Amino acid sequence: MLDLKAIRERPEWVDARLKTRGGRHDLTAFFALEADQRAMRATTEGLQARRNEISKLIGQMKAKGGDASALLAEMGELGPRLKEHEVALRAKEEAVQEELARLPNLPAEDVPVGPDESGNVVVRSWPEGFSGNATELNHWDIGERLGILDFQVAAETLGARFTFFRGDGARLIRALTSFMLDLHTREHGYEEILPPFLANKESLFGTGQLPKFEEDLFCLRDDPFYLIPTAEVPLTNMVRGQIVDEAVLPLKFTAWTACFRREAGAAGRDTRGLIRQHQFDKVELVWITRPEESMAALESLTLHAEEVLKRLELPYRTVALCTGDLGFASAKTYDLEVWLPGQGRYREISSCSNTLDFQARRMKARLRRVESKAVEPVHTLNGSGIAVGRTLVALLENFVQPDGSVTIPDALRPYMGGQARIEMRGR
RNA sequence: GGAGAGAUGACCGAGCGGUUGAAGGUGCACGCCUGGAAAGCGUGUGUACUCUAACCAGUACCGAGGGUUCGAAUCCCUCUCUCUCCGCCA
Repeated sequence: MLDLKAIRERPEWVDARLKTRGGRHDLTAFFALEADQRAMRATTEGLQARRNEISKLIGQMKAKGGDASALLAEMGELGPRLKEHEVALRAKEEAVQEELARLPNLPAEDVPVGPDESGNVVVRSWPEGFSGNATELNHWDIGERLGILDFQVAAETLGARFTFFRGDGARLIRALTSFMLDLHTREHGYEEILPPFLANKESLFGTGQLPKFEEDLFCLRDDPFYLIPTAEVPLTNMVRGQIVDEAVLPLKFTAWTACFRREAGAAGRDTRGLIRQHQFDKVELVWITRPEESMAALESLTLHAEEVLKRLELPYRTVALCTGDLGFASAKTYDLEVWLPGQGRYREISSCSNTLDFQARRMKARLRRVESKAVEPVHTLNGSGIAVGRTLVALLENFVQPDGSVTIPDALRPYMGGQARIEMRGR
């Protein structure tokens, strides 16, 4: 949520920043609505002040046994009028909040301006000088042939966009997860969290999935919960409604969770394979920081995610998203894209964002300064560290051997009981 | 699922329906005192919003939402959560 006071101070600038995202936002109408609301507030509060004053006088009058009938008469007239004003004001306030909650975050100053993903900028790639090779072998072919991915069973039992991992496939997912969590907890200083996979409306509003993107979420029928689309939701909401001491920041959380997405708007895209599933595993990274350190934190967080790919020897590049490609809550985002030989191109495997105080305002997450005791919103960041299913895709396509087996990178072998390759198993 | 108890400020904890944003304590900040510290004494110490250049002033908030009343932290209703006991259960 944008800071109402701040955007009121320079509406033209805000309007211009929002326009770089490409969406349409009628700020003129919004500001008119908001000014209207403030006028209503002024008159309502005036009436409330009068009511309080009269009530006080009546109390004093009665205490001395005086005659309060004139005051009671005024109240009889003022009461209903005040009620009307209060009801109208509340409706107006809700309208303002509704509109405000639908405005996306403002892109940071150093975000490249562009209309869509074509405007994104590659900031670095690894290994240096790498030029991708393309192969005929898709991960789904490799995986099915090895017997570690079963799309057939998934399709028959559930339908599209689900997978049964079998044998070494299931074990690889588990190994990758452990490897990533160990890296982040032991070397990058994160606290490991195992959060609930369900979240309520308040949490989803806090991180920005609601109210705008409800159609992307799985919702329970009989209880007021949604399946989480990312661990960003529970992890960031750990500070919802809190005033944390400045001294405890930054908080750094990492978690493995399954993630659930309806992919409502993605019909027909990536229908084969693991790339776009209704359920997938992801290790997430979340920081809660002081405002002045959040941009540096984004660089650190991104490097932590990159380290996963380096250790797994997977070629990737880091891309700065342009204004038109930024997510709703994000002010600045780096995507990590891993090279997939089977597709002959880079695909997103991590997205690291600084939302500044945008989510913090929505969830009322604040810090108290040690020196001044002042209270202000924290900054929140999140990034995949990294998407486990897509990592498996990258392993299969990058490390497949001519005989159809797949070698396991050194860093992962301890997590596979020393196993060096995935081979055909008779079933 | 059944029965009971509770939800007040950073924390503990009072609060006959009226001048309570909320006693008292703890903590914290500043000052006095001291060679320095402790103790002691004094002062201050919620969040959000409106108005203002600023000061001042005003409004809302005592789990959430309704209601009664001239007036509700205090009375009534609903819900949520926490705790205890019983049942069930991984």
